[in-house]
Amino acid sequence: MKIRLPDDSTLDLPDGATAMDAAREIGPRLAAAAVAAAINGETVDLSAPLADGDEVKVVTADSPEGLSILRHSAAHVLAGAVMELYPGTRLGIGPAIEDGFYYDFLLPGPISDADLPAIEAKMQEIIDAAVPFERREVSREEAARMFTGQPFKLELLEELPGGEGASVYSDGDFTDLCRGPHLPDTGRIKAFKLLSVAGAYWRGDENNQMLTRIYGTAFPSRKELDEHLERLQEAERRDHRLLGRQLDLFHIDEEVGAGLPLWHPKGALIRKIIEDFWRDAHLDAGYEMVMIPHIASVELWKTSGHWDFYRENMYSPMDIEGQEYIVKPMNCPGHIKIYKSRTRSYRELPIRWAELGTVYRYERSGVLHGLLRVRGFTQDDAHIFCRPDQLQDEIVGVIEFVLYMLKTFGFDQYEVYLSTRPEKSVGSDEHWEQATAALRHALESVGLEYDIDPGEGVFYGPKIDMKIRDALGRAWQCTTIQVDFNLPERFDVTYVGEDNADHRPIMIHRALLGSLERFMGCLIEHYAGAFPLWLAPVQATILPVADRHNDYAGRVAERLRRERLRVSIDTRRESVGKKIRDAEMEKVPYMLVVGDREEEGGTVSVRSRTRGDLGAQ
RNA sequence: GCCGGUGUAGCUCAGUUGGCUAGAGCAGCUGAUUUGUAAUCAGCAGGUCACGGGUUCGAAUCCUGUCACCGGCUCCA
Repeated sequence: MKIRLPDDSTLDLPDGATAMDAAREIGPRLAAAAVAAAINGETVDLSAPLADGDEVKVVTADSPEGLSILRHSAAHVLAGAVMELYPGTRLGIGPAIEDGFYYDFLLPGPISDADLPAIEAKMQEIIDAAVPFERREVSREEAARMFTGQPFKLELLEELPGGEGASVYSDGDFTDLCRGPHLPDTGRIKAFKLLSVAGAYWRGDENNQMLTRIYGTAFPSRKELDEHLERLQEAERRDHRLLGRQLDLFHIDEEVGAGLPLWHPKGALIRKIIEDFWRDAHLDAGYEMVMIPHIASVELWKTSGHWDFYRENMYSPMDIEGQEYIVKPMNCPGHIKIYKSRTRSYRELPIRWAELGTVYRYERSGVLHGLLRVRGFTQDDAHIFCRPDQLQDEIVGVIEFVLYMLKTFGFDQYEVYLSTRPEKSVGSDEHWEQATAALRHALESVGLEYDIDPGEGVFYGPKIDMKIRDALGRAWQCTTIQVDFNLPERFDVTYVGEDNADHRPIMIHRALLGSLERFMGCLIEHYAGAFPLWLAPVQATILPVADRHNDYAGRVAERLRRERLRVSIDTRRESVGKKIRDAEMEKVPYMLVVGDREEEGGTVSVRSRTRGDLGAQ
């Protein structure tokens, strides 16, 4: 028979040949690297038989697809090891994920990270034995018999589509219900590591039983695994919670409360720099600033619908002279009230009102995380009130604006998602279609690539979410742009049109950085605490060599401060080496050493954080 | 909230099967040193061992409740 290869050549093979035979025929190195094959676009095991005319591609572990097969097989090996070590374990599922794999188990007893080495050792035994993965097609009844005592597997079996049978994979004594494909044998797993153990609800539903999840990762080579582990360590070193303490930027105090960060002078200064830039940029972009109080009568939240739809995220009302007030979880109702303070004409639209609005939301204790998930935070919020015919241009404007903002902070890689109508939602089909189309056309006119997140919109309208990728390639959700027909309706927001009749404006809710807390946490990790000059709380520190240079150092500082530079002087009676070390630890961009030579010549010796000693200047 | 883990000085960590006055480095203070590109030396001070209850002759150590934090799940800016 003849098969076709990706480069359009054909290969002659004897009848009954498998994908593995094809790989061997092409070359022994390919055969050694092969993990699976794609036959006519469908990924299958290397042991799959070929038919005349098939288009065959050999999948290696270098490809994203091959890597995920490698990891999926590693998950099976993990499950096999756990079944041996902990008899009576019930199996959940064990997929490959972005950076590795996991497997969920219902174990007879609790385990911890300390148990991972023993499991790894057992896995290594299975790998060393190079047991083949064998696929079998079985009827449902047979599969049900095989998985007696495995309630989760039986549940999955029930839900398999159609009347088809099931496929099972065995490596040695371990058999799992699985679609496949898998590696030819366990010996192909060259480098793996178990990383952590965690709880996870069966099928991700918190009403279900909590299972034990073991995370791990696997790579085609030891070198790639080591590089990945090194990346994980680098991420740990960059952890904003650690750097926040080391650089004296912020802390979260137990007695103040969980999820309520306190900004120290240097952190507050960085935040001030960001806020100044943000306000100026917004004024330049045609926004106006507004300000609203932090609490409002419960009546406001009833009108807005938050009392009904958002109460689980809101703090309990406080009693003020018999009236109930609520700490705001969102800024929009306040901005709407400003809009409604007088009659608005169509000539005024679009109105763009921005505020660094602090909000408080109840977050369950287990989800709090440094600055990235807190209970009190400041959104870089704005609401745009516009006519329907202005909607698309306004969205384009917001997208272009956010790209400019993020670029300024050093982010130029994004993932963009368009979230469409969820099942529980309000408003007419027409409105939803109009708004979704406006978002889509706006994205296309700016030329941004995006994915659709079906049904992930907010109940009142569709939205665009953006994730930025940081220096380590990690994605952070910051930007959100939401179209809203609902609140204008609820608050009866209107403008007088050309026809002298009342019309309903559309609202756009948007936060570009998301919240200052999360964004700053992200910035800290992106820059590993070494902020670029414009954001550095101290841009230069002057290091007098000895006491007698302090006066000169003071004159230099004064001169630089007149140029609006943020300068400090280290007058401690310490060695220059010590002062440099401390400035390096604080990640100050420039160190200016002044001694006899500099004082005499009216210069400073510049040392750059990144480039070292630059000599006298 | 749920599962597992952790909580000792401002920070990073020791502290044996329950047993002497709970230790070290860094940071801080005092003194000496006047220093030239990543740590000068010495001394001093610093602790309700997260908090509450219990077991015990005796608890940092064992049990228990609460809180916080860490890794995840669910949720989210």
